[in-house]
Amino acid sequence: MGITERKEREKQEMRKNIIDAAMHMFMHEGYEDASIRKIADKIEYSPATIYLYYKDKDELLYDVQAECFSRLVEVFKERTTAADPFERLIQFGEAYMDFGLQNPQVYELMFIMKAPMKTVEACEMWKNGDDAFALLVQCMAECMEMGRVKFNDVLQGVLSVWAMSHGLISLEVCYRMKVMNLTEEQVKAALYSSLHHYLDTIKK
Amino acid sequence: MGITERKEREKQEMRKNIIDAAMHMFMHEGYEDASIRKIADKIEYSPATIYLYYKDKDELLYDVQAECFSRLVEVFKERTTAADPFERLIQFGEAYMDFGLQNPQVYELMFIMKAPMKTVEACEMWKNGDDAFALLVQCMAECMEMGRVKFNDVLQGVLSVWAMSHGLISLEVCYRMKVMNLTEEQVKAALYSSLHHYLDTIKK
DNA sequence: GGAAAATATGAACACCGTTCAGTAAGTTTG
DNA sequence: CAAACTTACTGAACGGTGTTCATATTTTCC
Repeated sequence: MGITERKEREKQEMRKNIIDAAMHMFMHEGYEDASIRKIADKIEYSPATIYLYYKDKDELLYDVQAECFSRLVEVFKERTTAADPFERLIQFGEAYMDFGLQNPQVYELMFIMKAPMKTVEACEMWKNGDDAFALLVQCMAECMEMGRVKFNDVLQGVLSVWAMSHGLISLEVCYRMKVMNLTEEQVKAALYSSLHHYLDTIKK
Repeated sequence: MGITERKEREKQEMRKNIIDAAMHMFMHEGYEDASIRKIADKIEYSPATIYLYYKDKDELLYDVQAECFSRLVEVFKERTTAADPFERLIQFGEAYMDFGLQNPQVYELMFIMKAPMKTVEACEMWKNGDDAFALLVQCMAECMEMGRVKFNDVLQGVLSVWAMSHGLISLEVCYRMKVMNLTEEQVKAALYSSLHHYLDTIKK
């Protein structure tokens, strides 16, 4: 019987509906306006209905985060195409920084907000970030195999590159670059030049 | 006449009262419980009273943030005592990371939350962070004068060290280290070892 | 067709930040 | 000292939030 299958499909479509509405609000109105009530409004359902598909708001945000990560993975796959692994590592850094600076709200949901992480139990893997992370690990592993990078440990290398990129992006996204008293263009220039300077110092 | 002075003093004491209560909630209950209502409860005043001393919650959080920064400056002054400027730079990094990992809620208020920054107008300096930042700038400048560091520009050096430290701390504080599937001890070890590895790569 | 199950919702609860009319206390003046 | 004025404070309300639940509607099954 195809009824249970159709029901399941409809359930998934409804979840997709909810996620799309939430995603749209995140990108265009800002995450502070992405309340359950407004999301419900946008898809023309009652707020209570959302709770038939999600346990709570955190779980919904976790799914929106998943959608964001699949976009990041797309961007990575499009832009990290260099044959040389270290060149590719640079492409990773540039793509990541562009992505973060161009979609600050989305970046926050992915890497800064605590809400979506509350659904990830203690000692459990953070599945959403796994694919993007794996791509970077792969690239770093190749860099190390070919001795292109000053690291002894793949995980340490990945963490370092990620931390530097994330540090630069998040200082900007969270308005902390204000302490440096620069114009918006100077800030952007400083961020990119610091990233490249870093990548240069780890090159072997 | 001393009455207006006493009034002013009382006003400042009240603000200090409010900040202390908020600070205590931030550190011990978590910032989600630090609502205006609960802060008012703790100092035994009506919520409305707080609005006689602060325009809104953001402004209050900005002052709490200031208090946090004066503590960080204290820690910096206590711990960055080495004669050699590069040794001192390492001490800065260690002190900063210890501070962040030991006071995650406070760290968030200082470097991650947007709320307290909303009171800092566009194109205006972020005064709260200025002193701590100046200390690091001073140290980096000395490192460069003595040719101890692989940077051509003081600001670039400061930004890089700050971004790396902040990146490492905030990935942990925002639960993103979960993607690496490590135990809590392994995480701590990875953070500190990545920081030291980085400081080593910029050493000249 | 009617029972059972799935789906949707209006109304309510307990919070939140914030405002404002009104009250109580303190200060100044006649 | 008493009246007038100023300051400090608050209770109650407004509009918002996430969430729950009894009720109503629709769909499925026998």
